[in-house]
Amino acid sequence: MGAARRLDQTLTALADPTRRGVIDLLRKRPRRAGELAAAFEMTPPAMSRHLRVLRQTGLVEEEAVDDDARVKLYRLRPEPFSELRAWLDEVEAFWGDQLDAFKAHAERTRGRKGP
Amino acid sequence: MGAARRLDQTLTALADPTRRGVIDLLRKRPRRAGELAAAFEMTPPAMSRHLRVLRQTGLVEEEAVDDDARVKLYRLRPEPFSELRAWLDEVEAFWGDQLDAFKAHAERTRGRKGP
DNA sequence: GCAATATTTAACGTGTGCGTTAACATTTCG
DNA sequence: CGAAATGTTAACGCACACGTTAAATATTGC
Repeated sequence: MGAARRLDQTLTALADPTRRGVIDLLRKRPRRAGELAAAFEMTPPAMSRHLRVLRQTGLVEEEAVDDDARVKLYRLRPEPFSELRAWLDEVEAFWGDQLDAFKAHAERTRGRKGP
Repeated sequence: MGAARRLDQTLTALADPTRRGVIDLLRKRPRRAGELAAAFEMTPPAMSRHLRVLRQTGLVEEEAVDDDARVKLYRLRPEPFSELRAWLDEVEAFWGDQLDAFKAHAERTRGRKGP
């Protein structure tokens, strides 16, 4: 049950295009909050809330920078992606389990829906 | 560009717990709309809208039943899941690209992703 | 033809998510 | 010290997603 809750948070976080864009950016290298706000032409508060969502879901974490305590670098964390992949594996196991039924369906619909 | 839009639709669809529950049910076998509505203690119109979302995203498809034209069976479609997996692969490639930085970081946080 | 069944569409209320501006820490450095 | 810089909360507005009830559309069967 707790796992489902986390998966829910993860998918809700990933459903937003901005947050997914942030993840695609962080894929290359860690970034600062202001950097990300500018990248999406968004005010700092708006990006701050997105980062909070991503942080609470565990999709990103913040790292302090030693030479300036005002700045935090955000980077990706692997765990939520692994959990999502695990669920995806379960779902896709469907096409292994029900391969027969699938074939049977293909046979029933052969030539009926074609041109 | 179209691919990103589809991924957006897919993740938005999967973010809803009811729709994800529907998918988990359809994983076992195809179901009728009313069957699904009852399974989630929900009125038929509510489930009908969920099914429309899933249909538009291509996550499910409907099949007619030959002995009763009022009934439609819903079943899973693989394509959107494959696209989601593809994106997940891209993101997770991050931990391949930046393995050095990740190892250094994993040492601090005791990361648990096997080789 | 007509009542019953299965599902979808229409209209509506309500909550919530996302963006903005304003105000609040905290840190840097002239 | 005090002004600028970086980032986060607080308060507000708005659009949209999700559920309900009521009405509409097919289709079955007596």
